[in-house]
Amino acid sequence: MNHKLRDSLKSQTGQRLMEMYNRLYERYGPQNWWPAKSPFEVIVGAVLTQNTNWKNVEKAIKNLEENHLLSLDALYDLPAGRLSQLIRPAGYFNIKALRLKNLIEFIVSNYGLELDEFLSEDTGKLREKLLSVKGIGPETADSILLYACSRPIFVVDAYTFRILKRHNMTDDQESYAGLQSIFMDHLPEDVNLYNEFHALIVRVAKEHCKKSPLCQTCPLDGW
DNA sequence: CACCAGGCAAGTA
DNA sequence: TACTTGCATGGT
Repeated sequence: MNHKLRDSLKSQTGQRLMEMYNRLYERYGPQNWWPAKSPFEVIVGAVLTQNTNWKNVEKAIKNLEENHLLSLDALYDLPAGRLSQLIRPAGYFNIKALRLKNLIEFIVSNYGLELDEFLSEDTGKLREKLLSVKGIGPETADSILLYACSRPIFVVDAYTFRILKRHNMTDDQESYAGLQSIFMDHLPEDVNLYNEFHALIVRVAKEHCKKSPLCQTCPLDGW
């Protein structure tokens, strides 16, 4: 395939994605993600929300906040057993307490107790290192990179798969990295765009088309 | 009552 | 490599 044809297809995909984004933004407006008061709260929430409804995560975070434990040094000193009891409402509390402790241990040992060092690490290196932490997979790592570190990294999740499949822009056997490339290779590197787009995908997928392939009231209907 | 929600790791074949 | 299962609470 020659360069012109490839660039043309690339442009088509990019325009289609931008049209999708514009429709969603016109319908729903800014989603104000990530709902957190600090980058550290984003990091904690990213682990707690794994396979879990956000409202249950809020309860767990509130428990930490009320006990003045929502900081790197406080959680670093907290035993996993006590942590697991505090985050109970978020479900999977035993495994998530260990995952949080793993992540905190990684941050402190590599960057110290000040989060600034961690937050200013090179994007590629940071992603690679995060993925090496047990309990941090691609979605959690990318959520931290985009929503805590403000890096232009597109977050892929089950809703992203669902939406793109529904509109015949991918298939069942596409990998996380492949799906991520569809967005990152065809859209400008824009933190705000990636932030809103992912949040809007979650929003529209939750409100529409849970079963049927298409639904009439969906803002993406008619493609 | 069943089912799902902003995943990941370990085990199996 | 490609599936399957455990993890666990809370809302609908």
